[in-house]
Amino acid sequence: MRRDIFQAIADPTRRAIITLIALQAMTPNAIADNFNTTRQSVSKHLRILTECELVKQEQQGREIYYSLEIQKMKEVDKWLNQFRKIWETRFDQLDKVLSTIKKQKK
Amino acid sequence: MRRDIFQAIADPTRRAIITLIALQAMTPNAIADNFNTTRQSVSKHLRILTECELVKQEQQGREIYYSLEIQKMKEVDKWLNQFRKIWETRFDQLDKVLSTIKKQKK
DNA sequence: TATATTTGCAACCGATTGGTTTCTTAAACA
DNA sequence: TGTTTAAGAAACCAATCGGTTGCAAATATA
Repeated sequence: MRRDIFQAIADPTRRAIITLIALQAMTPNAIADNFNTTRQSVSKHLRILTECELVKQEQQGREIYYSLEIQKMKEVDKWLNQFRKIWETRFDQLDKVLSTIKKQKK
Repeated sequence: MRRDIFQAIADPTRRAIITLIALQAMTPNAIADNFNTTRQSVSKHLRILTECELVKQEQQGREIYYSLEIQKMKEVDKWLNQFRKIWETRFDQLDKVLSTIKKQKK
């Protein structure tokens, strides 16, 4: 099964998990408390997130703390870069149009 | 069927289509020429992209030109913002560690 | 007008998805 | 030691996905 980060963030529950553990590591049980779903389903989501290296585990006794591999998120940012250039240019163009209208009003 | 942009960009073919039409509008036939798939399957992808308003159509005779709604891409960027703050902070911390090591070497 | 071209839509298919239930393993604790 | 708790793995299920084939509608062209 080929997993990538785009597939990982496609699911809304997974996006919520990512946000949840972005700032502090959490156990599967603690994560599951935040959703209307079973612990096992959260466990499955964590497996997918682990498979595409978006998440890292730290065992502590019988508990496992999951935290976000924040650097991995940059891959999405990197992909967005190609479009960022375009939408900034488009914004510049809109800016020009607006200032032209302003000038005409004078 | 609830569609959102994250589901739209989960598929690699759709991401390629998005990149392809980011700079210039194209017809479904022209788009399909770039992939090892049927025109109908590209048509399906375009329908999904249209449903979540990532793409706009412009009819020209019997041809339909599809182009990217670049502004919509900002939604992904917006979602990334919460993490950007974190990874920039982490980078600052790494920066501090590195400069500390530098000082110790002196 | 008859024919060719461009496109979307519906029906179908195998694979995958997200979820549940059940079971097992391992650690903590009485 | 026996019990409780935390977690992953396996088996199953309905729904969805991405793809194909076949067809219909609309426009262009001879």
